[in-house]
Amino acid sequence: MNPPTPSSPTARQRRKEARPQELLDAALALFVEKGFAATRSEEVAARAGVSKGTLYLYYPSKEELLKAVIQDNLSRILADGMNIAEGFQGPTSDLLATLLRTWWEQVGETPAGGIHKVIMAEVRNFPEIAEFYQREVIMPAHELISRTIQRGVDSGEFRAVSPLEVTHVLIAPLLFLALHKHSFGACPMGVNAIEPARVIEAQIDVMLRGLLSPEHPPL
Amino acid sequence: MNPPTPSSPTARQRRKEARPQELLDAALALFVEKGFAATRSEEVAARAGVSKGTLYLYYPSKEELLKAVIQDNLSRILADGMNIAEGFQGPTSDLLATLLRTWWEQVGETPAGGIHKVIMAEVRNFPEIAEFYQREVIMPAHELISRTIQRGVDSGEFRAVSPLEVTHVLIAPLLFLALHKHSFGACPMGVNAIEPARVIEAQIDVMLRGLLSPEHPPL
Amino acid sequence: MNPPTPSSPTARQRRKEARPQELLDAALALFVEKGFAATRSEEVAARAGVSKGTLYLYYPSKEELLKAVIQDNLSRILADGMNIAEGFQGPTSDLLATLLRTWWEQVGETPAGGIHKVIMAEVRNFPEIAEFYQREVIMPAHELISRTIQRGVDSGEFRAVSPLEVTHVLIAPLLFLALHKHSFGACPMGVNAIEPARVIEAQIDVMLRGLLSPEHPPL
Amino acid sequence: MNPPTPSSPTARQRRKEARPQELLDAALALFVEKGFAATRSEEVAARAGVSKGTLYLYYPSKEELLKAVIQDNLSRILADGMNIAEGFQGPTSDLLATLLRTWWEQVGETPAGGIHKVIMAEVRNFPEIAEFYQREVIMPAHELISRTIQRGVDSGEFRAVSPLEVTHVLIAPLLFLALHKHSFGACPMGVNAIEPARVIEAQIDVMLRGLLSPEHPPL
DNA sequence: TATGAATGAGGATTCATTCAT
DNA sequence: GATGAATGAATCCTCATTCAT
Repeated sequence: MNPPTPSSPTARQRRKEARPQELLDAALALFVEKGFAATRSEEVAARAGVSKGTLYLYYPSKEELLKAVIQDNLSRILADGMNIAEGFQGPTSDLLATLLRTWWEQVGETPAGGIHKVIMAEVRNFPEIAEFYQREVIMPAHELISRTIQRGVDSGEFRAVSPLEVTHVLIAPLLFLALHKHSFGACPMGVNAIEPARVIEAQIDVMLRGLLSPEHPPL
Repeated sequence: MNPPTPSSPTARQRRKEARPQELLDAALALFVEKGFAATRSEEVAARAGVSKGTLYLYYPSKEELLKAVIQDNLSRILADGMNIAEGFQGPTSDLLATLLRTWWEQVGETPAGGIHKVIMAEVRNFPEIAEFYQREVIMPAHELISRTIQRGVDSGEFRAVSPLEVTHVLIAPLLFLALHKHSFGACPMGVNAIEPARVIEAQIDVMLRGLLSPEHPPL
Repeated sequence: MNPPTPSSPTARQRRKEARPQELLDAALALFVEKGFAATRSEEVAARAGVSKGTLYLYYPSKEELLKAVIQDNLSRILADGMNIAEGFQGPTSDLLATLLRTWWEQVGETPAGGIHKVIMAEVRNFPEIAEFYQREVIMPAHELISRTIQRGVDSGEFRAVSPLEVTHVLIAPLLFLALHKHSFGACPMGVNAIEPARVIEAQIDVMLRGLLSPEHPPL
Repeated sequence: MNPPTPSSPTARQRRKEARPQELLDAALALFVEKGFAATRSEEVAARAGVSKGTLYLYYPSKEELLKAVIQDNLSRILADGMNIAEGFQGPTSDLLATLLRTWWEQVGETPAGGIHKVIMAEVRNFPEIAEFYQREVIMPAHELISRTIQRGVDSGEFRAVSPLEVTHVLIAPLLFLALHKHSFGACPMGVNAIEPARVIEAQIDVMLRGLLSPEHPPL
């Protein structure tokens, strides 16, 4: 019998505010599962519990929806990485290990981890998205890792490696793990299942040893 | 009025026998470049120099064409992997380095290197492909690397690492390089260009150091 | 806290009463500019300063809105036509010249001048509109001009022309001018710009000379 | 039992060659009847006896189809007018009368006469078409009439009128007749039916008299 | 009344596939 | 076999209309 007070948003209002995120989540899940091209806009709408038309009320085209999905999931990724590196105290190998482990927890294990697969598959058909992803995700991430490696080299903790190439070597296994999880990993095959946590630990173990200077006390 | 003798096939016959491979090559190139969904069958036919109708004479549907492309490239990939390992003499780190470098030259740099991207993008829409790629390519490749690592551990050259996980860590950067080459690498962006050869050398440098036992004389 | 007195209608009430006309004006402007099919109902509402829903409070469908627009403008057109002819004294050629000039000023140059374009474009999709435009506008207008011509013939001022056909010849250029103004005339092309006033004067000059009897002293 | 000889095109070939014209005719009829926006591409195809897809085999979009319709009907219009004026001997009033009568027979009475209505209704939504029609149809037609009037003025047959404005006055009734024929004229009303031939004769009669110089012997 | 979020039928366009030649 | 004209299901997107607030 209580009419909604002005301060308590009605069900409709609540839905309206939640719509964009619901649509982004639905789109992310479907794009990752079926690929961008193979996902029909109506499916996205249906998964978000609305009709086709409603989707277009919030995003003017499927391509813009993809961009919004990227941006939505991006802000988290970047912010997390920056925060960790910012003012970290202790050995660089610890920072690097923490960055890798955290990325996996915050991105690799969440649906956002599937975005790279989607982009990789479509990037040549959507130059604008390529440019956007490159600028907003890839470059900042590389910068972060590169600088961290340089820090280790500067402090004498690491050998005098080339930060640029080593960055690729460090990032690749993680990204690959994420790609795998959303492609082969999502197929019901049981065999050869990758256990990401163990792979990451192996990577940290091998790579940090490979980076440390000989004079440096072993881990 | 001279009928072609059976021993000298006419140009037409030679063409006819070459057709399937020409179609598979055209399809591979286009699927890698634009993705499966975004590639029109007419484009495939045109690139193979035949008409739309002819394509359907050889493959009953675009989906079957995709499967044939994958199967076709599977054999190449497999053969390459096997040839390399066959009866290698010398330290395991040399074998491992050779395996990685050779894979990149023989597969990564050829059109076959793009097939992984296509498969990754489409496995979830074609479960049977997942199954046979897993069985025919991934498993044998892992076996090869795993056994090599084990050999290094057994001989005391490597630390007592877990071959299974380290295999992933070693393979990932190479496969990732191949994925990158056919996605972002093919976009005209200039910045952040990866130089595969240098990344591979960095990987070999860091990883082998990380694998070698402390007692082992440094490289 | 002062409730509005009944004698002084609030702004809202005034607005409310003005609504239908505001909507009709907005619709006329847009229908003339973009055509019926290409005009979205939301645009009409926006131009009238209300929301989409409000439009449907006053008119049950876009089609009904079109009918209302036409009916609304019919009365204006009609009234104008009648006022002009009322009790004119002097030579028929002066009356005719005045009728033509005044029609252009009162109708051709006002938004109502665009209605003919809309009707012309849509009559075949709305037969009932054809019927009442014919009955309410075309017929009275023809009657007026026809009778005027007949008056000139009867008085010996004009040659013994057929009023029916000459009426068409007299009306066509004016209506055509109005059609042009809202179609090509509204396109930014600069070239071939028509100057209505000069065309009308040329028409009056040529036509009246063509109508006058030889015995009649030249203008 | 007779297989088609190579020199006699097969039914299929004959159809293929006839397709574009069949589609243009169907499109013209429907655009004139219902308007461009209100005509569905599928209707055009159906009227030409083909499927939706086939239409797009010949014209890449509905807008391009409209352009093709204009161009197809244009060539006739312009060619006819030019041929008549070219090397005409005799009084200018005869030439003018012939031009007007011929235009009505060749254009006004054919489906092509409806094009102006379609263009007029849509011109503000398709600037490219406006420009095209202006350049290809309107300008040449005006030029033709203008020059003819000037010829009459130069020879002393006509009074010293302004060719530009008089051109409008001469063209308007014809064009208006065509507009009428495809709008009100196509609605089943019986009443007030215009008889174009008689209107044209009245126009020629009135206008030429209005143009002739006083010194000139009456027609 | 007035609003504007939501709907879903409708329309333009694409493209895998068929089949007469 | 080979061709390419024809098809029509599928898909993106629009917009008239409804209705809960």
